[in-house]
Amino acid sequence: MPELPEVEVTRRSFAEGIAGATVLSAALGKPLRWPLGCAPSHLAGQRVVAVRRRGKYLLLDLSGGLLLVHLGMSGSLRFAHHLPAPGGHDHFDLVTSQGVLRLHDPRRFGAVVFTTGEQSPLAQKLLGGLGMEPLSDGFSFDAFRQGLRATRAPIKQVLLAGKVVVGVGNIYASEVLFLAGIRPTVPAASIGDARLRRLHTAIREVLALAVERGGTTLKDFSSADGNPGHFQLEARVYGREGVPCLACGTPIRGLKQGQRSSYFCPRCQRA
DNA sequence: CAGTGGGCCTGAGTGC
DNA sequence: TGCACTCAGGCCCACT
Repeated sequence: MPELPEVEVTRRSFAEGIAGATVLSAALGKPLRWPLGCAPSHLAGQRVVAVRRRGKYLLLDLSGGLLLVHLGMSGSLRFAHHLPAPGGHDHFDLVTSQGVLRLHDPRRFGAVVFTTGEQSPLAQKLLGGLGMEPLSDGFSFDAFRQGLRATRAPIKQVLLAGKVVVGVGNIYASEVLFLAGIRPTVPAASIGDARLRRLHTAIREVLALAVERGGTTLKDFSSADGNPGHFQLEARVYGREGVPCLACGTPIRGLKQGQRSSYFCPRCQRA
């Protein structure tokens, strides 16, 4: 479900509320993608220092380690003083002195992992290979171009892989390529500077706007305080196969790249 | 080593 | 109404 904006909006919706809280207990439901990595009781007594984000991972800095949370395809978090008894798809509860943080995840591609810290082998395995943060100053045009020049793969797959830049999921990948006039199948290394600049700008602007709107193009997102996304960012190409392009009227085309669907306008995205 | 495809899991939607 | 099938917003890992 979540791409970078949804994860960031989720983070903002509970980071202040949980900061400074003491963990009272933790409870697991069905197995998630990976084991927690410690007994749930090990979390009790630890203080929640801060909540950060890296790519689509949420990083809860605890006084005794780091709790990594990933929402996978279908995960969502709620944070509230009182939550009802866990339902069938609620698979992790972190009960704190300031409220309960609950992971709801029907498909269970999500994960909650405790490690000793960001430098631990496990944290490095999960976070070490991640690319640049698209909303940070480090995401310069030059660094972006350098990253794309170093691969032979099609641009869509390079964006999704997250090794050059993180947070661009399957929907936003199609959208930013449309805005930049780039066909998803072209080799990343072959894109000229003019289009590359448009792509760099589109990534920053689209993601920043989505975060700012508290929302998303997604259908069923709500943040940890229960507020829904605003649906301000309607998809221009994603999911619109056969529908006339909003810019030129040409029917949008769909295709599969690496088991994932891509959409593009054959006229607006010629190269 | 870079690049590709399989698989994890459940629910919603479609076609017969 | 029921069944079989396809597809879905992510990402690790085995394989080529």
